[in-house]
This record gives sequence, C-alpha cells and structure tokens, in this order.
Amino acid sequence: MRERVMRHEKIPVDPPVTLDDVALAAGVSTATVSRVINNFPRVADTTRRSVLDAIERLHYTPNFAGRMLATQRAHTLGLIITDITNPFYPAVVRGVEAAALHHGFSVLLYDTAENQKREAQALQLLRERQVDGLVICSSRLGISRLEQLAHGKTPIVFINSQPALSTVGSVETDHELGMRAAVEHLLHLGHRRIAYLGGPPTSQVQKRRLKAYRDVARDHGVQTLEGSQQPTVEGGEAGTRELLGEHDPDGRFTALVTYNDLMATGALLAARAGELRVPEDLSVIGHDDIPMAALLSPALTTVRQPMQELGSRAVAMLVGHLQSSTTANPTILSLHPQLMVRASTGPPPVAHP
Amino acid sequence: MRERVMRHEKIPVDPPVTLDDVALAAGVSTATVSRVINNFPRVADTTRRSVLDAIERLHYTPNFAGRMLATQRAHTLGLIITDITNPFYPAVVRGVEAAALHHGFSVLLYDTAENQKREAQALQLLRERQVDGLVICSSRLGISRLEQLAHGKTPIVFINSQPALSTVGSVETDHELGMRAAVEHLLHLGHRRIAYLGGPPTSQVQKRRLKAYRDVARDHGVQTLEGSQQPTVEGGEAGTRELLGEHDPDGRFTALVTYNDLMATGALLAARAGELRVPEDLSVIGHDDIPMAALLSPALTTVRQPMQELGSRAVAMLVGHLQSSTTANPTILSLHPQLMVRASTGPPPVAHP
DNA sequence: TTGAAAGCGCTAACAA
DNA sequence: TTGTTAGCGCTTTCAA
Repeated sequence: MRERVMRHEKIPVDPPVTLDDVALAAGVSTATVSRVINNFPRVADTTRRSVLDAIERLHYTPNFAGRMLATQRAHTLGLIITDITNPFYPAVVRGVEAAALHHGFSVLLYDTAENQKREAQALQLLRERQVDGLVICSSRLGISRLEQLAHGKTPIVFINSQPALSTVGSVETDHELGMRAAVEHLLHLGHRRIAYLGGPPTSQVQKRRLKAYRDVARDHGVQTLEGSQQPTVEGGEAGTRELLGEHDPDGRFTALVTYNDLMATGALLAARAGELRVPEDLSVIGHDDIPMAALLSPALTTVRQPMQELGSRAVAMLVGHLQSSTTANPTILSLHPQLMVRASTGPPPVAHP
Repeated sequence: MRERVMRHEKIPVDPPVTLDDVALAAGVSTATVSRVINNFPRVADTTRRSVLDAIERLHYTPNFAGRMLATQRAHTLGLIITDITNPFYPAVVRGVEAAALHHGFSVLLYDTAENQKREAQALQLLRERQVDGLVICSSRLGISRLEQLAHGKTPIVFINSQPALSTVGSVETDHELGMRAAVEHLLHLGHRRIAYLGGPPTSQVQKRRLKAYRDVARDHGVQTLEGSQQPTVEGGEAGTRELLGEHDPDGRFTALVTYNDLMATGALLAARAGELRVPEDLSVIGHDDIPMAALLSPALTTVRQPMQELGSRAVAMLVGHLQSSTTANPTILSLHPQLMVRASTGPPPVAHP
C-alpha cells in the first residue's frame, strides 16, 4: 500500500508551469495568454499587463514542442557542413549562425566528414525533424541524388554547389572570376607556364575551377599542366611533388595555382623540400583565404571567398523564401571573390641563357 | 462562392501522412503502430509486418513535434561555443557531433563570439527548446551567473571550465600538467628566463595556466615575467612586443610560453619583426596544437589538447547522466595534454662573455 | 497481444 | 477585446 502511494503521488520534481497555469493565475483564458505571448495587437493593455505579471510570477516559459506541434514550424534551420575541421567552414558557420539568430532561428548542425552516405543520412534526419529550411554547404552529392532527397517540402539553399531543380537556390562565389583573377595576376607578372593542382573531381567547385583554368589558358595561348589530389595539406604536398617530377620539354612551370589554401600550404612545404624558393623560383596561389593563409611564410597570395557572407546570404535567401512562400525557379546568387596579393607570388625566374 | 470553395478545399499540398493513416491502412490501432515504430517486443510478428508494410507504402515519417510533446524528450543536445572561428573549436565540435550522432542525438549549435551576453542568451534559448542536455565549451560566464542560469533541470557538461554546483560535471585538459611540461622542457634546454604571455583574465583556463606557471617557476627558483593580451594573433604580437620592450636588469628572457597557438603565432611575427631568430634567439611554446601549429615556420612546439576527445567525452558524460539520471555531485574528467616538441624551441643563446 | 482513450502544451477558428 | 473549443501527432496507461 505504501508503495502504491509512493508511485502515484507526484514526486516533487517541480511540475512545469504551463500556459493554463498562467491563464488561471491571471484570470483569463488560455487564448488570451497565447495572444499576449505572441504579441497580438488586439489585447487590452490592462489584460496584457496582468498576464505578463502572472508569467513573471510563475516563471513561465512556453513549451517548444507544444508550440511546434500546433504551428508546424520549428523555427529551426538545418546546416550540413562537409568537413567542419576544414578551416574554410567555421566562418561560413558563423555567418549562418548570426543570420539565423537574427531572424529568430536556431541551427541544427551536421558535420558529414566528407562522406556522401552521412550527408544523405543527415538530410534525412533533418527533414524528419521538420526543420523549416536547410543550408547545405559544398554538397558532395550528385544532383540526381539530391533531386531525389530534396523531393519534399523542406526548402533548401546550397552554398557553393548547384541547386537541384526543386530547391530554393544557391549562394556561391564566382569561381570563374576567381580563377581568372589568379591566372591573370600570374600572367601579368610574366609567367607563361602555370600549373593547376586541383581538388577532388567530385567537387562541383573543382569542376568549375578546372574549366575556368583551361579557358583562361586558352584565351592567353598558354599551356596547361594539371594535377588532382585530396584537398588537404598532404594532398597539396604530394600533388606538387608529382607535378614537379613530370617531364616538361619546355622547362618547369614557374607558377602554381591550387584548389584551396590547404593544398597551397602543402605546395609551400613541397617547394621547400625541393629547394625551391617561393616566390623567386616558384609562385603559389591558393583559394579561399583561410585564416592561416596570411600567416604562412611566405604569406600566401590567394583568391578570397567571402565566407561569412556566403553563410548569411544563404540564410537570408532561405528566410525570404519561407516568408513569401514563392515557388519560383531556383535563384543563384553569385558573390565576388577577391584576389589577396601577398608574398607568395612574384615575377618568374629569369631564364638561364 | 467560388472563392469560398477555393479557400476551404484542401489545396493539393500532399497532406502529411500521420500515424493514424498508417493505423487505418494496416487495420490496427494507433497504439500498435506506435509500438512497432518504437520496437516494442510484445507485438505479433504478422501484425508488425503488416504495419511495417503500410509504413513503407505510405512513406510514413513520424512527426517530431508530436513525439516530443508526448515524451518530453527532444533527442537534441545544445552546444555553446565561445568562438567558432578560433581554430581550437572545430575539432571539439566534431567530437561532440560524432558522439551525439552515435547516441542518437542531434546538435543545436550556438556560437557566442566571445560575448558573455550572447552566452547567457543562448543558454536561455536552448533550455526553452527543451534540449535534453547542454555542452558548454570554454564558458566565459562566472560561476555565480552560471549557477543562476543552470538552476533548472537541463543537465550541463562543461568543457574546459569549472562546473557550477548544480550541473553534471566537466571535461577538461589538465592545464597544470601541460604548463609544467612546457616550462620544464625549456628548463631542460637550459633556459632560465622564461616569460608567459597569458590570455584574457576572465578565462578560467588562463587563471589555471598562470598559476601553474608561477608554481613551476617557484619550484625551480626561476624568475617570472608575465604579460596578458587578447587570445589572438594580434594579441600575441602586441603582447610579445610589450614584453620584449620591458627593462630587465638580468637581460632579456630567452623563452616564451603563450596562452594559445594563435598568440604564439603572433609571437613568431613579433620576433621576426624584432630581428630575433626562433629558436636561436628566442624559444616559443604555444598551447592547443591547432592545425596551423605544425605548418608555421618554424613549426611550433606546443602543448596539445585532445580536442576531439574533449568533445566526445563531454557528450558521453551527458548521455550517461541522462540514462542513469543519477544526481551525483559534479564529475570532473581530466584529460592529459601532450607536449609536441617541434622546431620553435631550442637551447638558449650562449651568454656573451 | 491489442485497442480505447486520455492527455502532452499550445494555437487558431469561431463565437460572443 | 475575450473566451470556447477543437485539434496538431504521438505515447501510454488501463482494460480487454
């Protein structure tokens, strides 16, 4: 008998204060309390005050689940990041965070560690949670797979990747412009043999940079020399070594553009190991302008992406869509990169007579 | 009249499939469907199969809000990060992410940009969302304020900061051990005048490192020389310049330990500007071992924190608490740092006769 | 092993 | 301007 009582009596685990409690305490209906909470205009000032008072007294906090169930809105955005440990992404995350908070959204983060399977999984999970919208940064998924997963009501904005047809759109850096700026900077310095060390072939950004590189080279009638590697310091080092080892009847290339700054860092390492001075013997240009770039020695010339803005614009686009609910075709917002000229580029070595 | 119809008829926006739909389709009660979804053992195999079948056919996905309201569990962890753009944190985030996912939790991220107010705000927001638990990394809030905010049921685990009394506990690096290793490494090399350039005085980690520095110095009977600055590259540069400018009757210090690697990077810059070679004229040791540390020239000797492990252990502690619901005193888990000896430290310059 | 039904806490028609 | 009330979709006793 005693036991029965123990189990059925409410254990004093401070019973949560609900909206009903507030209504009771303020002597009004639950609807009125709800109106006050949600700042409805048509509430008498005295009523509002007494409700606010009761809320204060009881330390009432609205229940998220209840609200979400009733409104079908989670006030939450999902953010899928390809690799949070890549120094390119933290600034993007900050941009997303700040903008989301500004619009009253919280952010559910998924780090997929460059893994396609995990990305698909995250997409699935996020939509089960009924997030209001999704930002996907540097998707590694193919368009067809995305098309398949995106088929549903969750609006998606991509960063630096092609939007699938049924999504809101994307925000990107104008990679063609960036590559052109990099290569032309080298051409102006006098370089004629400029190599490009690319990243993972599945990356959409890589595809665009590679194409731009070829286009610019063709435009200026210079040879191309290409490599491809993992987008890491190690990849950059290995790729540069390979490139350096290739026979080239016209002599070694005098400048190297890499897919990202991590790879450029590796290139610097490889150059040092190969007794090549940068920039006297070899000029190097990276992409992204991660925080480390300016701190290397020599400081790295690189094509800066507006990382934080990529994030904040993506959220703005998403929120705009949520509010207007327009079902227009995917929008593509293209931001300008900026060539940051630092110490790793200079004129090519004078040819030995 | 037409208009009325238009508004009241369900616009064909594929009405979401609910558990009731499944129950109907499978010819069972909603309770049974729920049991199947939640893998209850006592369900007849045939029943289970037909339910699963209906779920498949209808493409049913459980509604998160409904479930959360009924169970009062969000399967969500909150993560508060002091400054996501500081390269120390991404690895911590990855640790948290991976462990959370492994335990079936999603992660709501808040980046507070080193701002106490935003940290308090985030704490508030997160608990309104009824997250199951919170991980706070490098809190900038004082214990009393935390005590105040933590007063509630949301379990909290801290990373690298003192737990408030009413929380689950904390995971930290043994900062005393780390500082001791750094200073003793320098002593073994022959240094006798070792300076410490600290970080923000409000940081709990800074307080502990400073104290440890003084303790080790006292133990070995060497003088102390202290500075303090923002935990950034700029702070490190400025702080080192200041320290270098101070009059010291016994001659300049020959080694410098900094609060973190960012500051050590600044120190390297300041040394270069001051025509001091590292390590020949000045040895430098940082803390953390951020990815950049090994890539600087000279490569930075530093006290490594197990960043990813800090994150994953914090989640493990939180989840353990959630499952056992033990209301024990705060646990403190202390992880070992590791001195990474690289190129920025060496013997002190020989004194001029 | 299964079903009926009562909530979980909130919002939003509609009525007053 | 305010109140009544019917859900939102799911879980969970309790009874069968």
